[in-house]
Amino acid sequence: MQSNFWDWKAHYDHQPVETVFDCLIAEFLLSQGKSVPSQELAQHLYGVQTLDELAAKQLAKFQQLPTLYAYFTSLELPMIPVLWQMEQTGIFLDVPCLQQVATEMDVAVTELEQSMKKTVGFEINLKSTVQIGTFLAEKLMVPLQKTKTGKYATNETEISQYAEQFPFIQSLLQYRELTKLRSTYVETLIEAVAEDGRIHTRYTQVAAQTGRLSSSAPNLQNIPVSAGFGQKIKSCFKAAKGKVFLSFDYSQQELRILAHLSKEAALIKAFQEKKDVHTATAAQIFSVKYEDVTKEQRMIAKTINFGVVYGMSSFGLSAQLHIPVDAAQQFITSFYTTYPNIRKYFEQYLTEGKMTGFVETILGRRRAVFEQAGHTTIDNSLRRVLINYPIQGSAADLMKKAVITIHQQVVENNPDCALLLQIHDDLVFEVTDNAQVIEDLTVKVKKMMCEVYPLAVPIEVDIKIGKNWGEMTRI
DNA sequence: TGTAAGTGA
DNA sequence: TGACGTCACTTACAG
Repeated sequence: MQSNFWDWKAHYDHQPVETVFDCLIAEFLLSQGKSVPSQELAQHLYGVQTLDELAAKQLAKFQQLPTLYAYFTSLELPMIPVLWQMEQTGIFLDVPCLQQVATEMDVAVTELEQSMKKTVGFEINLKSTVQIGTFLAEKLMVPLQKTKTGKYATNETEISQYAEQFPFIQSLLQYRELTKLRSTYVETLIEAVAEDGRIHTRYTQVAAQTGRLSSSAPNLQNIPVSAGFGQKIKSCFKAAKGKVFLSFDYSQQELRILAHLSKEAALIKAFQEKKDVHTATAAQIFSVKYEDVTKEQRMIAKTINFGVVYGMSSFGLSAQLHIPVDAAQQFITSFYTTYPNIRKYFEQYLTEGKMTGFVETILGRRRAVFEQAGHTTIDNSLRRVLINYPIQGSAADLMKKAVITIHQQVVENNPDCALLLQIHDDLVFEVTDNAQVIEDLTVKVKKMMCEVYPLAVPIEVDIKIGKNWGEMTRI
């Protein structure tokens, strides 16, 4: 485990100095009188001889971009000590508990393996997509689609439609789920446990183009949530003795941000009245009363709500809902009839982006519209990326702002409370298991998260508590 | 090293 | 026409 801030910070040494943020981090390090071994990279990429020179160049750029500079100094720089503290603290993993889970998984895997190999009748590697595809298509005569490289597609959505017909496919899906969980999470996590019994992930500020954090070695932002073995794995992350986990999760944050950005009155109203936003959307697009929305209608509305955030097309929606393309198109049309300002917002936003060459988040984080010089058109793929950016990116902005405040005002120098994880919209703390402490933190942290930035809609936070990460209950 | 697959938000 | 929902990370196979 790293013993101090600068040792920890040195992990940037292994990253290319590719972005303006990296460069300013380099400048920041220099200002502290610390050397940065990525000098060679700066030289290579920017043609400068020293990091002083590089820093001067970047600062000059920033002086012309006050909003971006304010974003950088008020969010990216103050995040550094927060991440340092999170990485240094780590999270406890109960290794014997996880090994027990692994044993249970092995039993299930062996059973599946034997029955599947019996069905196949010849030597086969069940993990090889090529071998499995050939077997399914040519022996069992399953009408599989081809991938772009001409091989049989054996992914879940492709083969699960034949699961009823072929028990072998059911076994295969189970086998894949188990072996995936086993190899990705069990061995890796056990190996990642440090001498202090805890896992110290690494957060990177400059990996995700939207400004989100990324986590690696191991990635603690994609620990399984599914019932069964997934949840059992997650349950092996436990609060230390005398401590308890508290998690704070922004509720529907991306849709709230969409409501704010688009100023769409109908959507804003739904949030203000504390309605279930998917039910509210369903009521509108199906022209039924809020109380009369069926489960089916809500499910469709939920898919559309999330799809819109990603710029989904009628084809994508039809695939997702297993309905004809024209039916999907009708849903999308009704959505935009219900929320006309969302469409207007996207159009205006894209027009402006094309004109200025960049788009930005609520707090002023930029993204270039055309990454390569000479490109001047927005194709569908670029359109989706751009549409998603202000929503995902602004959510990341607000989370950073909240986390910085929380760290400075609640966590720092507080032996009763440590921030362990940040999973995009979710914060996990380890706190002293004492009613007064919990009550106090719950109120303070929630308030800071909700009041981080005044949106056109109220911000809501779900709070959960538990002795392990897999079994958290709402409070 | 690239592709396919599958976890999470 | 062709492609067809964003952002990540990791594993495994196959070349």
